[in-house]
Amino acid sequence: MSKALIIDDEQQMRRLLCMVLESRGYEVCEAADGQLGLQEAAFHRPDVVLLDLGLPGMNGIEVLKRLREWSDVPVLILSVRDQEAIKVEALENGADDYVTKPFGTAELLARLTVIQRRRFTRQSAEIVVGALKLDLLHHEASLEGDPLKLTPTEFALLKVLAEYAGRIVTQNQIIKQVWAGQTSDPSEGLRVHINHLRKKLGETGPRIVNEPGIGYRLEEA
Amino acid sequence: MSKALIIDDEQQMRRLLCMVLESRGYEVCEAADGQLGLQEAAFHRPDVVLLDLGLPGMNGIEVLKRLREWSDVPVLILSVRDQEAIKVEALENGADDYVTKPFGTAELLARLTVIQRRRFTRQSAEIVVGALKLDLLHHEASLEGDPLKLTPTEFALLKVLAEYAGRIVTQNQIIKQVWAGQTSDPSEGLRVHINHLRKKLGETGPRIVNEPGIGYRLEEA
DNA sequence: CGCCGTTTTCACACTTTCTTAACGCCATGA
DNA sequence: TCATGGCGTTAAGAAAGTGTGAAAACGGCG
Repeated sequence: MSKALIIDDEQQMRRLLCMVLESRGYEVCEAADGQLGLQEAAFHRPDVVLLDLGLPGMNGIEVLKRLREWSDVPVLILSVRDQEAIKVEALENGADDYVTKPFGTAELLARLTVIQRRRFTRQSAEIVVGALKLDLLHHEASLEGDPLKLTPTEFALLKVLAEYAGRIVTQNQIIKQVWAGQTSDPSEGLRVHINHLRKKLGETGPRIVNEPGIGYRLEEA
Repeated sequence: MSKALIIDDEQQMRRLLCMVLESRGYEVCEAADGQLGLQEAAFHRPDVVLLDLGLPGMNGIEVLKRLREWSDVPVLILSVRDQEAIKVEALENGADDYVTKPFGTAELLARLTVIQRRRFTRQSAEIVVGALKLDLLHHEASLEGDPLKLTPTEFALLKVLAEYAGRIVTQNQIIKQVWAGQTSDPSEGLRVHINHLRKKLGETGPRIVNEPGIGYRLEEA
């Protein structure tokens, strides 16, 4: 049985969600604001979090960031807002998916299932892209079976790219994930690390393709 | 069934609109001037408003502003030809679209449908217009599934147009959103980027239609 | 303290994108 | 008819972004 945590200030919404989730066999706990939500998350260790962006006090995005500092729990965003920019910001900061109120219960449950599964598979200790294999558990990389010596930063960078292999990852996303919680500005250094990675990947492995002004994409060779 | 509110001083026009709308299943209420219009809007809570700009007494723009202080209801402007400046002002003050008298009923109903389409029902950070799909999170665009290579500016521009697909967007609105926080005046360059986008969209995708003196509109192919 | 692997900074050539300007077209109105 | 204004189109210079090598800064460790 999965545990779900609902962070929403509207009691009515909490009750609705609670009913829906419990009828599907979830064990549910609730929080009325971000502060409480983080406490609940730390204490109950839920398997999935439903987070309302329109919270009083602490911003929903802020809650998400704080949560992501120590937890990889799947997060589904709930919001009434229409702003595409906010959706993007939430997703960039580690949210897994997004539903807009009002939503149908069928859709909500479907998305919950998807993000729980996806997070699970992503947690599987390996990422494989063509001849490249990343062992997240042991922080080891290999190319066609031969071990590949990567520095910690290079490994983190390649991990982000490999996780979204074939798709563009924006520079912001890269920096947020690789240099999380750093003060210095690594935007210059990113180019250097990309360069190093390209050399180590050589002709055999996947290529790191640049999308000018946007970011990078890892392409299977 | 949707409720529509007509604000127009000409009785003849009101009667015509009333007939057309009722034949399409709208529930219609009317107001002969701005003051009454605002009262009706507050009382009946219409799902869409048809507002004539050439009102006696309170200016149509003024009515629109007052309405927008407390309501997000879609507003369709009715105006006579050669009032480009006023149309622009209306659009920038929250009007959703306009039709020029005399207008065909087919066009009127089409525009009504478009502006009533609920934008907040869209899920995840994607915008879809016909064969065109924009993935805001990954900054990727595709046309009939084939990836579409866009520069950052082109992507931003197409995003604005797609966000308001079917509706007109004034040049000012475009510039504000695409060149936010820039000093230079890109009003000349806008035409160039529109040109590039049209070429990349080709025959397949949505068309970018110009409304002389006002702005642009993205029309599903 | 110096060594060494790592990360960051810097400089410069190179590529892509953006802006600017010029010209032609078309519709409108004097 | 000709001027006018807005738009589409094209080309070229300006600006921004990127690849690359090397050197400097950082931090752990003997």
